[in-house]
Amino acid sequence: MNLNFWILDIAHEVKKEKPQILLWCIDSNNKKVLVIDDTFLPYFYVLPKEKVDIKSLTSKILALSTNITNIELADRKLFGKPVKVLKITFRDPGQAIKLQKIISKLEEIQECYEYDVRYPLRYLIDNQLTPCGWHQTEVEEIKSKNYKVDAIYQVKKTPKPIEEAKIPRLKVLAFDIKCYSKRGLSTKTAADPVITISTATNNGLEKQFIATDYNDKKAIQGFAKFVQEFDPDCIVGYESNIFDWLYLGQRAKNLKIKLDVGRPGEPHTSMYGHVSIAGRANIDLYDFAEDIVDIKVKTLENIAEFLGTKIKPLKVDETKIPELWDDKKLREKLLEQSKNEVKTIIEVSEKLLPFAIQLSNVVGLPLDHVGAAAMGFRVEWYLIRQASLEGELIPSRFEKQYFPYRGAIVLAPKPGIHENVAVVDFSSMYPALMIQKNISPDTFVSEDVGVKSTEVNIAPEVGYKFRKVPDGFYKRVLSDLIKVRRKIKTQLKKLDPKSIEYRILDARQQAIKTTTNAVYGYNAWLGAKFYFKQVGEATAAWGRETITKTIEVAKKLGLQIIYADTDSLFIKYEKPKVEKLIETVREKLELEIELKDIYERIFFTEAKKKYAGLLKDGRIDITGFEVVRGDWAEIAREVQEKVFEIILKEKTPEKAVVYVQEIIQKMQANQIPYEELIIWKTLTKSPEEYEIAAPHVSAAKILLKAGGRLDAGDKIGFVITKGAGRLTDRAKPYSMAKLEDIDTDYYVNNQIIPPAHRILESFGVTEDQFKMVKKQKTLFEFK
DNA sequence: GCTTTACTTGTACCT
DNA sequence: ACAGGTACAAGTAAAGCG
Repeated sequence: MNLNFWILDIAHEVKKEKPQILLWCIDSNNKKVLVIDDTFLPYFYVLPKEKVDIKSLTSKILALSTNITNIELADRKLFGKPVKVLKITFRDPGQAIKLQKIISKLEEIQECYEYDVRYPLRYLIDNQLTPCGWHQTEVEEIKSKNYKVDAIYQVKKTPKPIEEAKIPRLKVLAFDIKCYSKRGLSTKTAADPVITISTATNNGLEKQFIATDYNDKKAIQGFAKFVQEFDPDCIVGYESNIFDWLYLGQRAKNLKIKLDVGRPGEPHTSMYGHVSIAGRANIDLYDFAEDIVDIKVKTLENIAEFLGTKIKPLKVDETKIPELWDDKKLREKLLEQSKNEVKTIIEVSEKLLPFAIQLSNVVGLPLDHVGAAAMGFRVEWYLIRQASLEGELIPSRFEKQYFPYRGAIVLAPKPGIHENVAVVDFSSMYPALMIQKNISPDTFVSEDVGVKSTEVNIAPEVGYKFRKVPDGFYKRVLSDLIKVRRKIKTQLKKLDPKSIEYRILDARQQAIKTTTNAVYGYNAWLGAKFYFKQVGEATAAWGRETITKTIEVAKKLGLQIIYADTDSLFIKYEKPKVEKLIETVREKLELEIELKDIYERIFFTEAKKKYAGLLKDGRIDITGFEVVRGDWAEIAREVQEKVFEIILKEKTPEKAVVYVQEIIQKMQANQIPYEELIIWKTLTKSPEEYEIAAPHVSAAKILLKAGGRLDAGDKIGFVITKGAGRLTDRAKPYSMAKLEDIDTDYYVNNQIIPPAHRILESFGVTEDQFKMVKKQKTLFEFK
């Protein structure tokens, strides 16, 4: 029979020494099915040294392991150059690395390739199957009680992808645990009980599994049973990969119970630190929240607020949990909070899952992996897939020395207020240049190779040469990505922005955009398999040339340049001249440049990468300043924002000064809410590792001492309290201080005044003026 | 011995 | 764990001062 199926998850098993691919799928009738293919064997490539006798090498390798089933000569390419390699096919996917190590030791071997491409992903790539995509093949139903699905099929033919944009109806379950702990939680020992496991589903079910006082055995068992009953396709949580699953797993181990939540199977940590659950896509929404740069402190509450969920989560103070639990009257409150939290997680998942699904499908990483994989790995998997299809050998990852190179140009802005300013910028400048100049590892011509200058593009400043023909790897990949995205954008125009189709396609074009834009950076990343520094250097050099030429054109047209950064240009807006500029650039540089914004009024200090502008619609757009920085107290940001508003909308610096004075007075009178005084800073390593003393580090150390759970990457919220000595010694975790403890002088002098003064100093305001009490109406003169 | 300056470390931002 | 370019705070060591 023929089966259409959508791939949710992929795994493999070895049965009686025979590996088989397990595709966990949803069919067109929304049945959960398992599709098994046992015809595919793992393999990798071996590049022999020159002049090595292939026949004798083959028998030599064959003798090394009984695991090897076949060795054959294969034609592949290495940076575009054809090479003959040996394809080593073997039985046990788990032996790949070990096998590679043995073979590498042979003196006839130059190098081994692709031994680190995991077996299930290898299967997907070789057969052009995509996670979160539809496929079709001929299958035969088989009976087995080993898997919890509606049907199990054995493939008769290798599956093929089919065009179908629809996403099956997925059953989603959100969960969250709360633990009883007075001294901090360790996911390694999990000494304290889980007091509640809350769940909510995307079809409105809500269930809580509550410990009987301090015994969580039944709660955990109940939860696992419920997961099996509800049988979700996706399990979502918030920080669930780094906490909830690990803690539950450890509790289950301690209690000697099974945490069977898969189809079937227990959760286990896998690639990129994600927790894998057989047959389901386990997704930690925190991974996707991390990519939202507008949210500075990535709590669930902040994410929910940003995404505009209906339910407003009640903040749970983790340190208060034991108190609430110990008092049976207060337990209800805790349970209510937890229930609220999972309902929020479900709502957040509704907003984030469409993007996750599209990202998975675009880059080719399984849905449960893709969020946990950093940007570099997402791009890499996309490139691996494309390169493999073209017969290109995937370079191995190896350690490289850091070698910084010159990047983009940033002009010093013209400080002050400017009226009527246009911003023009290049659309995807680096990808466009890589395509135009055919910049790629396989088109690179090394110095010792003689070529006619007409055959190559030569990068300015750095002098690297790239062949004009044939099209390089990056040109092919990037043109394809851009073409597909353009097609989606045209389709989008015909759709209702509220429709499901629109949301799916829009999420898809976003996924393509981020991938496209990250290719340049990926290539120059030390960890990249495809690392090729000349490509990055040359692209940046051509970028500098491009913006420089554009500035020249603008100047020749008589346009006044106010600021420029990398691929954007701020100019005094004169419609005909700007139109001419865009046209000239299009013709002469053959690059797309567009009018992005027109500011009615825009303000610059002397600093680069900072400006605040008033748009035609009345919106104020602030870039780079403290307002948009997460490491300033809210009061500081609020004051600066208000100052910008007064300056840009009313053009009355004196009014701004009065406003700042008022805030300072409030601050001194302890009238600013405590929450607005919290400063958040990221801990980039564990506190002991710091070389220097810093406020957020000392606050973190206090938290740790009190039994807090802290990891590198955590945001520390602290306040500066009264007293003598360094700030560092007066920084306290915000949960351990009160408004009365606050050092108001610090907040006035170090938080409120500097950001306000940075703006107002260009109007002649001095720092002292902020602290003057309102004695007379005019404190100073303006021109 | 105190203040000023120069430098280092650390964080977050921009394109 | 995508790149380089940039601003700025806080701590600290060195330099300047009398």
